Amino acid sequence: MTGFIPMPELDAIDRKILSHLQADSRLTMQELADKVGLSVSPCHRRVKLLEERGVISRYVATVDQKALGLHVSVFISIKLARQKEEDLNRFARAISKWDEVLECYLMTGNRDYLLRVVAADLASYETFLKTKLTRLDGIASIESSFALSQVKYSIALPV
Amino acid sequence: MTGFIPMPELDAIDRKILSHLQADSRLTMQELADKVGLSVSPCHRRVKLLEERGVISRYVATVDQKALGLHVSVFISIKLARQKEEDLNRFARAISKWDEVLECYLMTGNRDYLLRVVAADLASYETFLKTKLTRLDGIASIESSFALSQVKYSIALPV
DNA sequence: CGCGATATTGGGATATTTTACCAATGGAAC
DNA sequence: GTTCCATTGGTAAAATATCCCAATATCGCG
Repeated sequence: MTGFIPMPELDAIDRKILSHLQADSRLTMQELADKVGLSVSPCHRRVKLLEERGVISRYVATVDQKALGLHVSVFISIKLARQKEEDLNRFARAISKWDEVLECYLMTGNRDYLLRVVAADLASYETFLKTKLTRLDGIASIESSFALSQVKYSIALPV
Repeated sequence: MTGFIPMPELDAIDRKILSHLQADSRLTMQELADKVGLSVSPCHRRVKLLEERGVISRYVATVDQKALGLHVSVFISIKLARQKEEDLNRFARAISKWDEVLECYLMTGNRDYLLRVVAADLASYETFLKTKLTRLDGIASIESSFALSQVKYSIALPV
C-alpha cells in the first residue's frame, strides 16, 4: 500500500459530517455546516480532506429497484472445486464484470462465496444462471435463496 | 397507493442518466448532459422528473468501511418461532432501528431472515448479539456466517 | 501560568453550477 | 402538408462551491 495517506483520527465533527452525508449528499455546505456546528469554510475543508483520504469514497444516486422492474433478489451460495488463490481470483474477476451481481463476499464456513444478485423476474434470473454463472469453470455447487422482500437496505455505515 | 405518480417508460436517455448518476452523482448537469447527448436544460428536467417520481430515491456519500475501522462483516440467518404477520412486523421494526444492520431480507426456504451486519471487531459483534439480537422475543435460531473479504460491493442496479 | 508554534476556524470575494423562463424544434396524427 | 403536443436548447438570474487570508484556538514546553 504505497499510496496510503494517513488519516488522523476522525473527531466528533468528522463523524457528524460522514453521518449526514451518508444520509443525504445533496446538503449544501451551508446546511451541513449548520448541522455540525461549523461555518462553511472549515466544514468544506473537512469534507475535501475526507474525500482525498478516501474516507468518503464516492457520491452516488440510489435508484428504486421496483421502478426498474427488478423484482427478484437472490442470494447465491457458491462452492468452488478448488480454493487456490488463482481460482479465487478468476472467480472474482468474472463476477465483477456482471452488473446483476451487486455484492459478493468470500466467506468462512461451508461455502466459499455469497452473492447478492438482482433480476427482472425468474426467467431472466434463469438466463443469468445458464448463460453466466454455470458456465464458469471450477464451480462445485450453486445454491439459490430467494428474498421475498427487502426489510432494510442501508448504505450508511455506523459512525 | 394514492400518492402514486405514474412513471412513463424509461427511454434510453433516462437509463443513461440513471447509469451515470449511480456511478457518480457529483457530475455537473453539463457533464451529465454531454454524456447522454443532450443540452443542460432537458437533461436537468429529466433528472428532476426521475427524482419526483421516485426512480431516483436519494443521493448519498459512500464511506470506506476500513477507514471507519469496521473490520467485521457478518451474515446472519434467523428463524422466528412463529411467522405471523405481527411477529414479522415486530422483528422488522426492531432491526430497522439498529445501525449495525445494513441489510435485512425476508427469505424463502429454511430461514426467515437474512441480515448483513457490520462491526468493528468480534468483540463488538458479540456485544451486538448479546445486547440486541438475542434479546428479541420470538427468535428460534440464529446462525452467523463471517465474510473474509468483500469481493464486490455495488449500489448500481443494472439499467 | 505564559509563551511561541501549529493547526483550525470564519468571513468575504470569485468562479461554478443550478435552476427557471421562453422561444424553437421535431414527431405523430390526420 | 398542417396542426398539436412533447421535448429541446439558450440565456440569465439565483444559489452554491471554492479559494484566500486574517483571526482564533490548541498544544507543547519551559
